[in-house]
Amino acid sequence: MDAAWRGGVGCSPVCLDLCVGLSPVREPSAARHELLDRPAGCRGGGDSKSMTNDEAMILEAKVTQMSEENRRLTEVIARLYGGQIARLGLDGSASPPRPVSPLSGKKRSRESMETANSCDANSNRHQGGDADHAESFAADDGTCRRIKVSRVCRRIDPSDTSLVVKDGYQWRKYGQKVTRDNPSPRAYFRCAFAPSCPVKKKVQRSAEDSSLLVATYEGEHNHPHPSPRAGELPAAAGGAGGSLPCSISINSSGPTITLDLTKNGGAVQVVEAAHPPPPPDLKEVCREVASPEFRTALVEQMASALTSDPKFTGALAAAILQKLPEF
DNA sequence: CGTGTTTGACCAGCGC
DNA sequence: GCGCTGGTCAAACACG
Ligand SMILES: [Zn+2]
Repeated sequence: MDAAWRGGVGCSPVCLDLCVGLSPVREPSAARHELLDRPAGCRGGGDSKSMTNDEAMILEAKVTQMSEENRRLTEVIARLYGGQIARLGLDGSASPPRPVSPLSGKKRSRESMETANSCDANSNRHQGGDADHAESFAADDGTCRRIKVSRVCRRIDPSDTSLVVKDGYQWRKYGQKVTRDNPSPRAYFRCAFAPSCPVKKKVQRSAEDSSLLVATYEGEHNHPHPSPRAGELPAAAGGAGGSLPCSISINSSGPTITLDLTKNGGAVQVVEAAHPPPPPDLKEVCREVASPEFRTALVEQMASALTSDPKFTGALAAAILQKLPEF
């Protein structure tokens, strides 16, 4: 099941960023700017100031390449999100109104199932727990019931000590604990609709990156998204990106892109009452992902993530020094 | 005064 | 059996 989410991508979501405007052959971002920055009138063809055939060919090639990139991006996102929808559907249809709380007593076995199911996320956890978004389903022993377990990372202000991940839902904190492998405390939250809603979440800063908040969700909400507040939109974690529900982080296991599909824009949420569960429009998501704004934000966030990664900057410095023997 | 948060105590599973 | 650990409970507290 997790294979569909991660392994199925073949080269993992990392492929995504490798395909995004970082082609060593050409400069898609430059091409993009060329296209974007040029006033609409200049694109019409009537203005052929100095547009030679060669230029046209080059531009065309660039456009083709961009289209190809867009297509791949869209495919990846659709595949990722498609799997999610499939599972949501599966759960939504099969799960009883109350997914039940197997928590009393059976916790260990449940957790061992979780780790077995999400080996990727697990390995990430062992290396610092920076998987931006991982999901797994823990089966309650005996029954075929499944508990959705997902992990989401958010970048926050390191000075922000409140372990709050704004996701639109209302949470009630019921505990906080300092864990062994992480100096920062872990906060335990229950859905404000408990006990009718069994969802819980654990929030803890990443041991390696204190500006990274790792939220682990257990279970699924069995109620509509509660009164979303427009002022609390999940600001794209990387800082750049505005309304784009995307964050990027890099860890020892490689860069990961999170498209936070549990988030909705304020405008969409008015309609949301008619569609209780959070999943936004797939087409909308794909369109947004393929949009120049998204790509710009993506590149910016990748650059930001890269430059904030000491390993990368170190390696970069070493590479530069190699090219400059006189230094 | 009602509601939500904080925090120490308690419990259960696991390894030795 | 004992100690360690993660998870939960509930009394105390803070805040509106
Ligand atoms: Zn809920």
